[in-house]
Amino acid sequence: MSKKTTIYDIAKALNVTAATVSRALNNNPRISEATRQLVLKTAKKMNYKQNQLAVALKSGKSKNVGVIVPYIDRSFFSTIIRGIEEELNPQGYHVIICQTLEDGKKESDTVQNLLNAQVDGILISITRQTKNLDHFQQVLNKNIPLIFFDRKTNMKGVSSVTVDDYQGAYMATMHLIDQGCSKIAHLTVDRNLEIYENRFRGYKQALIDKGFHFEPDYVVALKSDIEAGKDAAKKLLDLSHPPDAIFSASDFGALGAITYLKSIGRQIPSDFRVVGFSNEPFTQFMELPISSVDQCPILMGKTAAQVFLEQIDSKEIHIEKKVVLKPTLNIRKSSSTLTVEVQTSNPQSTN
Amino acid sequence: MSKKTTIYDIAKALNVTAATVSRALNNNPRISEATRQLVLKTAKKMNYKQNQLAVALKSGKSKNVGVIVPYIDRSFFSTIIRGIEEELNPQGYHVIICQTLEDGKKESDTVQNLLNAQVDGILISITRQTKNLDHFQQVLNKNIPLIFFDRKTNMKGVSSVTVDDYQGAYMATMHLIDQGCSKIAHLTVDRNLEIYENRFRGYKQALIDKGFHFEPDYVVALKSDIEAGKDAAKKLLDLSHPPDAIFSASDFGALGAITYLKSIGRQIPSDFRVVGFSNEPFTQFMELPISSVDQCPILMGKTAAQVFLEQIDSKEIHIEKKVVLKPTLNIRKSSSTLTVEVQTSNPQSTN
DNA sequence: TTCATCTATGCTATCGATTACACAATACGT
DNA sequence: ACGTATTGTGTAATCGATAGCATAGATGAA
Repeated sequence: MSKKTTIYDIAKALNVTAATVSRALNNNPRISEATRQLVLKTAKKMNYKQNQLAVALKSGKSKNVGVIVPYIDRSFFSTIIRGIEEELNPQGYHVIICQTLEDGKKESDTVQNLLNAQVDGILISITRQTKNLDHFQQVLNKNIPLIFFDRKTNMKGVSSVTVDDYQGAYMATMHLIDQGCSKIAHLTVDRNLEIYENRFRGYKQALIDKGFHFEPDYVVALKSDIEAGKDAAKKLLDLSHPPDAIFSASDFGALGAITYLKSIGRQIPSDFRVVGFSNEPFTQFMELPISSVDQCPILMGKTAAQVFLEQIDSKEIHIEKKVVLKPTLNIRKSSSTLTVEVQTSNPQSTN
Repeated sequence: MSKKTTIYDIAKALNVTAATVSRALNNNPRISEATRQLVLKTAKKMNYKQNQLAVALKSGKSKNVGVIVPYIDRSFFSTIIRGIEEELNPQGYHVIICQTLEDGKKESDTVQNLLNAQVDGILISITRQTKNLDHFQQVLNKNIPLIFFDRKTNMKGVSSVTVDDYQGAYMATMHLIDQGCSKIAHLTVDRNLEIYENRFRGYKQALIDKGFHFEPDYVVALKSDIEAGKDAAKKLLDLSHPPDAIFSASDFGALGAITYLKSIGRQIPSDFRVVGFSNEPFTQFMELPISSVDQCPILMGKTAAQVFLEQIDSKEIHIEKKVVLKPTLNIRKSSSTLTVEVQTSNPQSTN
């Protein structure tokens, strides 16, 4: 249909050069007010729209950032992405999303792709199997901001935004203790991953700080899903000294455990208490709403975006900023006889 | 750090011209095998990466598509996006996501932005308030594929991918009738919206087809949330001829209704049956899992992407393809005494 | 009046890759 | 051996916008 109007079309129509048009549109002071107005009016009349590709090529800035997550449709990640989008869009950036499906090779390929697409920055939550860091090094070599969120790896020159898993677990465990529980078990997933190790440490430290004995038998590793949660709960309840509470590093594990406990007639929370982690949407919809540690994904996304913007603005190379957000504990029925949902509020902290 | 290598750098290194390098890299047949190999080897050695911005400007194809949804972090939409991404990524496209937050003005602005960014296509689920269609017309004028998914509006020359809401509702209602229910109520949301009107029609037609009386009192409009669902259920149960089942056009409404019914001691499903719509993740996690109509979001995303790819490939202007997907009914405990659940889902950990 | 100084605009190269066209060098047919 | 095909590369324009340098004309100071 109608070819797109360019500054040359406007120039021709006004019998000036493209340079003049460009300057007028960019409010360059070295242009007469009369010409500027004329150009603006004509541009509008001709329905001119700046071709951002051309600007991008010329300036070397695409105004695109790549966001890489394992799965887009996980509540946690999609919410982070929402935060990122809301923060970057007003600054004129577009957000390109990619998913790795937990595949390290795909992660590496995706990073390459984004670099070829000339993104101005990459925000990523790495896969579980990420070992080789060459692709990240390439990003740094090109002097493009790289920011890890939630799942990170230690790398010099890379900023990260995470939630304080240790503290979240600590709070959750303390809460169970405050509720009168003394034999608290812990469902973990894969302690080779920083986040789960930190949750484990927070759990353990809370026990120690309160003078409780740390019981290795009470720590069960499982795949983060409902069936595994049931199995783990069964295993724990079959111990000679069964626990009276569970702090699960995953909401799915908590749900599975609760399902099993109910099936054998245990009363929650009067008889047994459970706290999960992640504050998945379903935790609050249950007939027995599940207490859970919230990781403030929107804030995490916004913060990661802000860190990116700071780095883009500054000329410094390889800034290394580590932001650790404070989680909040959402206390619900699964752990508290008080029906009211309480949220221990905690603003963000930066270091 | 190290400036990016361009074909000129390679050309200089080999004492040929950039044209030769370009041809060699693109497997142009008019280049000698020896030169081609040499160029490829040198390109690799110099760590050459094609600048897609340059290609995009030259070719007029950015290999980016814009995807616009009301909210990125709604399970339904994020899953559609996943489908889109998985279909387009292998074809070399990047997916730019934007959200409107149900704001018509923002929708219009976003479309403009994407056009300026020279996207090759736009896939969108419109806002509830979208009335003015000028921004869509602009997309068509530029001859860029525009595809509606789920929430659409009737526009000449625009393709769409939706789920058959009418049939989904029809199936759900039939199912309730098959379960022995004879007084089936319906919770709707806003019948000004096509999707809810269609669900209503499917519900009504099923009743008529089975020879049941359609009772206007049994249709309650509500905001799609849990509290409203409770209120609506109360209102229905307080009727002189209360219903024995509810087909809700939203899962949240269904959840609210179930919560209320349980609170007044009704037994589900023996005493009362409920079916929802959307197959929200939480429906399957409940202690009493909720039957729900699945809108196959992944397939919807993939299909929308395929329609886009078809249009890009074909030279035809303004193809108008309307795809209507068949929904599936996931029967769970809230509506069936048979415990067997037929569904496809694999909940996993959050992060 | 005359030279210096602005002002407003034009000219042109540039970002990186692609491609139509041109042409030299070789190959081939009769 | 001579004209024609074929092969492999170079030249230069192009995509759209920007910006450094150049310059015509206006303004101003002495």
